[in-house]
Amino acid sequence: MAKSAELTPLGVASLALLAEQPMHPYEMYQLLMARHEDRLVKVRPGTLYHAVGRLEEHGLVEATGTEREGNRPERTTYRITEAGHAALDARLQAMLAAPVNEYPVFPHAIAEAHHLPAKVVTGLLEDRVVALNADLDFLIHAQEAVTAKGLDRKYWIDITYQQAMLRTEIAWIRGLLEELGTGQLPWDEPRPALTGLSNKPKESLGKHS
Amino acid sequence: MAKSAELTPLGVASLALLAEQPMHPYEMYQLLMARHEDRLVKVRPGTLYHAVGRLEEHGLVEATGTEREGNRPERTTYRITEAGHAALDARLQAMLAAPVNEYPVFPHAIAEAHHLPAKVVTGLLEDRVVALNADLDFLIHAQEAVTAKGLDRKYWIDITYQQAMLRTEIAWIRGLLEELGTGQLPWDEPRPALTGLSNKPKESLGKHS
DNA sequence: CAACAACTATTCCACGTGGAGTAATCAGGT
DNA sequence: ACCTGATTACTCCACGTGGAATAGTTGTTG
Repeated sequence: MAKSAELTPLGVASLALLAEQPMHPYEMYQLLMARHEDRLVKVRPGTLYHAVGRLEEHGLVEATGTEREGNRPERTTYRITEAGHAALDARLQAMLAAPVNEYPVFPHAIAEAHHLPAKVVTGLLEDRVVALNADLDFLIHAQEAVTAKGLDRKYWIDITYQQAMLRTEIAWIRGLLEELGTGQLPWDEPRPALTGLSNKPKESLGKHS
Repeated sequence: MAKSAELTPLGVASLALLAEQPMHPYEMYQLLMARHEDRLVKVRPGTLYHAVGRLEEHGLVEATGTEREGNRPERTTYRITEAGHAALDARLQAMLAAPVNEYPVFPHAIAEAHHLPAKVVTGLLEDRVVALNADLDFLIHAQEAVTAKGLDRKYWIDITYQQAMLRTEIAWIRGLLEELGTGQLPWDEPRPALTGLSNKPKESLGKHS
């Protein structure tokens, strides 16, 4: 059972699959792809085998046997254990309840954007808006497809979440572009020296993880 | 110069600092902390030294010398090179223009939330809303502090971005809670068999990275 | 003025990830 | 009947990260 070490995203996805049915790793891979879950979790064949191996080491899943078909490499089938069910539930609850800073790159990029001239920044942001709109269109089509199939809504609420977030990002960037265009947000002054240490200590408060 | 390998976030942050002034790694660490940049980039002392070492290997920075004070361990000061300036600009442009899927855990969590009973989910989401509101308050205070100091706005646009995203997430969760509360979004039916492979091939379109 | 905590400044190791590599088998065309 | 390319099913290695460990030095409190 080792010294814990938190369930990785792919670990959660694997456990969730095995909670439905026993499987061998490659079948998990196929299912994840067929369900387009690779839009939510990073799935790489190599990583998947490692992930399942780790689950086994921690006693969250166990091998039920290894059969082989023809001369193919043998496939090991796994099933979830009681401890596995418990770990999955616990991890899901934590993921839902506690927001964690995952350090997305875009905020960092705009925070450092002042290193570049305004003209360049506006061009790049226009490109981004185009790409984001394409993503949004894709999600809208996905929603149409899934409603058309009559699939129960609780299985795709994540699509509506991602749409909402995307729309907000697009709107925010459009606002910024507007302000840059009208010169309302000045850009071209040089950096004021080096906003250094030693001035304001300030409260070091609230940041999770 | 090696086989490229993309500039990591901490690499970007380090380069950006050295673009202002030559420094030794620990000074970078202090500056990043003093400016609260650890809210945008993951900063860990150990990782920072590795990051700077890699920058040096790639010729993006170079050591200007190693002085020591008293009996302290000696400090190596670095400065950015021409190649470093170029790499920084290129990376910043890519980060601004191209959205990439970074697989945040919350969408994954809500996509798997149907493994848990509705009662539990609502409780957890209420907790999350509380935490998100605390984060939002923090950002609002940060904005007040920084406007009060008269710091030029282009240095803190990321704060307004993060506020917008946070507000959207909170609003979306509140909407979901509403629907769960009124029973408008049904939850307690069992999973329909196993939405398996073999049905719809469908276009495998648009997903970046 | 002694003890102890916090800071300064860095090194080291274990772990997870991603990408490439391997090797067989099956499907489809010519 | 043969070649090509996709699919099945995994293994392996290099890299980046996080956390702990180290060790001297300055500041604080009783």
